[in-house]
Amino acid sequence: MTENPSPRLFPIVNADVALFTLDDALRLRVLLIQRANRPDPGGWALPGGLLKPDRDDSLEAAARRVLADKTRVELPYLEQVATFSGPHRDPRGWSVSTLFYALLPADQVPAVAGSKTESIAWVDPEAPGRALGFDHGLMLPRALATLRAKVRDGALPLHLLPSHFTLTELQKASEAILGRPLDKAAFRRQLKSSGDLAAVPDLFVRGAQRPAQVYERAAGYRFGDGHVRNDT
Amino acid sequence: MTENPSPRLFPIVNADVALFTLDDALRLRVLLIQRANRPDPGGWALPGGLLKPDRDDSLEAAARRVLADKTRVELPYLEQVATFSGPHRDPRGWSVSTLFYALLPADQVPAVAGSKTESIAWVDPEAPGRALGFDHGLMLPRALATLRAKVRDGALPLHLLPSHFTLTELQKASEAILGRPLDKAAFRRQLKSSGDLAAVPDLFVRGAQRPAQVYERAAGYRFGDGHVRNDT
DNA sequence: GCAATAGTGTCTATTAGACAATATGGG
DNA sequence: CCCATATTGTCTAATAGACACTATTGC
Repeated sequence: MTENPSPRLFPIVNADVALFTLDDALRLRVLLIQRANRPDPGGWALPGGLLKPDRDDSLEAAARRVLADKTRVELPYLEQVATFSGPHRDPRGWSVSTLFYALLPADQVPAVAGSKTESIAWVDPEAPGRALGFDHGLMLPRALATLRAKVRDGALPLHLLPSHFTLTELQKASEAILGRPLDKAAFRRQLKSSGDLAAVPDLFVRGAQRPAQVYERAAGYRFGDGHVRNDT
Repeated sequence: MTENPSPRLFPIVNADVALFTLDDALRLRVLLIQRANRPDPGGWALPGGLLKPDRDDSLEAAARRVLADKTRVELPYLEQVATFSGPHRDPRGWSVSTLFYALLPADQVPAVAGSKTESIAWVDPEAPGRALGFDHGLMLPRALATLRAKVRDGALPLHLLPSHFTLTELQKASEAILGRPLDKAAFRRQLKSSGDLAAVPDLFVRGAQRPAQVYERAAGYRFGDGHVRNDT
């Protein structure tokens, strides 16, 4: 059915990433790039790139490599959303693209910069304000929905914050992701009982008010997929 | 771009399916096949096959085609689980495999048959009793977990049943999937309020007891991913 | 009536949300 | 003291689970 002038025996395989972060006003933002190369030069899209079997050990590794081209910061939290496929979603031919979402701590946003040939933009994921190439207009809502589901399930948006934070900051981050206000008392109850947080003894943020306890991720913080991470 | 890519430069792309159903004793079962072809002939695995860009319009279509090779019945409910990838999971080289799970109504199980060269087996997904080839031993628990999460979220195992059924049958099917008993009253409360079911007027199953109301899927039954299906 | 399963009512423990009250700093 | 924000307490509505009760058939 697909009469492609340069037919491929194998589909194109690539990895795309919806990289989320918080801006100065603690609003949820997602990274778009303005493509420099074919196809669709000048068009806006989620960052992504072809899988390189000789360099990547997995699609997730490919996604991390693509992100590394944009930033030098430590690898963010990254999770698979879904895989998109079809003969027409990429003008080069039959393609398969696995979408990931990733979370970048807000204080590392400045490390993400455009290049001489590629501009970047941090946009509202619910209103990107640009037409996105390929089927990225479908991808972005899926990534956002997956992220929100994880936040509701208690997997935490800790990864959008620096390593140390207050409960109010964490609540603001959660509200930014979910797009709605949360109740302070209920939010704190749930976190306290989750065991995912640890208070840092004798560390407080001071201001013109009662000092706020500083927290960090607990040693055995459990990820959304159930696995435990013990490092940073 | 390379004109004639070898399989080493482009990853192998295929689709695998965990096809679930209920056996006579209403136990959850998953389909395994004994492979006839390379690689791993004679080994047990989930049904799957290479994507054929000239014949498939999507990975999901490829999964349905693979299933159609095993059975002639109507296409079952099918949903993506995740995509597995890496240089070593398939002996032929770097490969990408998108896993789906599917639900086959119990009354259509007889339509699934082995071929002269391929045996089939319906096994307990929690204890397949055989070593599975590739990384299918990792895939199966993921598929089961995804299925169970959907059942808990209220998306229903209706697709394991014939088009008409009683609430007790539906409860037994749910219990088989989740692997634990459910409370009758709570189960019925939740279904009644979900709006996913419609009682069939004046249709009852009779036996040596009070007749059971027959139900069918409601017109606007909502799938797990939120989309509405109005056909069968 | 009796057995067997369908279907309902009710109590309780848990939880999310609303909202009020208290705590503790800076000025 | 006053302000601002942190932190905690409490009330309530909604819900899931346990469990018992009633309903309706075949025999």
